[in-house]
Amino acid sequence: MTERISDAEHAVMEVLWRQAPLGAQEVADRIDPERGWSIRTVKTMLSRLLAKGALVHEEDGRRYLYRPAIARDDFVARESRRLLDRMFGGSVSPLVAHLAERDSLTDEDIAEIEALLKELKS
Amino acid sequence: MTERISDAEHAVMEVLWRQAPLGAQEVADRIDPERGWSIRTVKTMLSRLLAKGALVHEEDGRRYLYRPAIARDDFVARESRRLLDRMFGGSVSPLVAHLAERDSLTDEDIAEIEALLKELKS
DNA sequence: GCGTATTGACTACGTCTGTAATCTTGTGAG
DNA sequence: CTCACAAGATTACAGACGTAGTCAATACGC
Repeated sequence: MTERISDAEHAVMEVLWRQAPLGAQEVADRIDPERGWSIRTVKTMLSRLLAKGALVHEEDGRRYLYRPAIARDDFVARESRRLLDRMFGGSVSPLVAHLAERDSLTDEDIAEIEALLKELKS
Repeated sequence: MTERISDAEHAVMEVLWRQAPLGAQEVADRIDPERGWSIRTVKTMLSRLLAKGALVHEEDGRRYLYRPAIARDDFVARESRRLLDRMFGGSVSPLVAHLAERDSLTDEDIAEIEALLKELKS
């Protein structure tokens, strides 16, 4: 659970966060074809994620069905915090300031964030 | 320049973004002691960063002085975008929404972000 | 002048990652 | 009953990463 999930592993997690449980072949079918992974690669990822405790599996006849053992939200929270700590001294507003400066904030973003903040204060 | 900068390498970059140019020993002296790095380790990082084009060096007698070849802002922008793309479909407001939900937003953050947004709209 | 400490260059080595290939065993088609 | 195929288990292997150690040259203290 505390182990880091690598980039390639993350791709597998995303599939299972969208739909679970799934068998290995089904996961492979749902991986972005742009990655060009063989089923072997997907199986390796599944084993490693099992070993890391990020997945659990149940038997289903001669195969396994896999499902996430950690919530996507927790994963996202950990990764976000990591970035904040490493780049912005841990607080959020410098991140927003940075994005604003770099024109990464669309008008839509701005409107949505304002709405969010208003919500928060009420 | 397009090469990824690893965690350990990043620690060296931060030192040089704060002050440059510096010799290897000076960099080592400024690395957070909590890392417990030997001067050898720092030198390895400097070589790798040179090879990656993230640093340049100039001769200074029998040693080198190192300085960043990439701007911290560009690095931060790349890493931020990476997170946004991987976790939030590339747009900013879901990130802020997520942080808000997870209580990662302090009152101070909220105030600062509001000020930023006001600035942006004017 | 001579030994010592320092510098950069090169080498090392275990772990993690990405990307599979091979082995073993069970099962379903005929 | 037999045999090829599919599932999981095990093994492979190169490159990146973290963390140094060793080597050759050289400048400085004495």
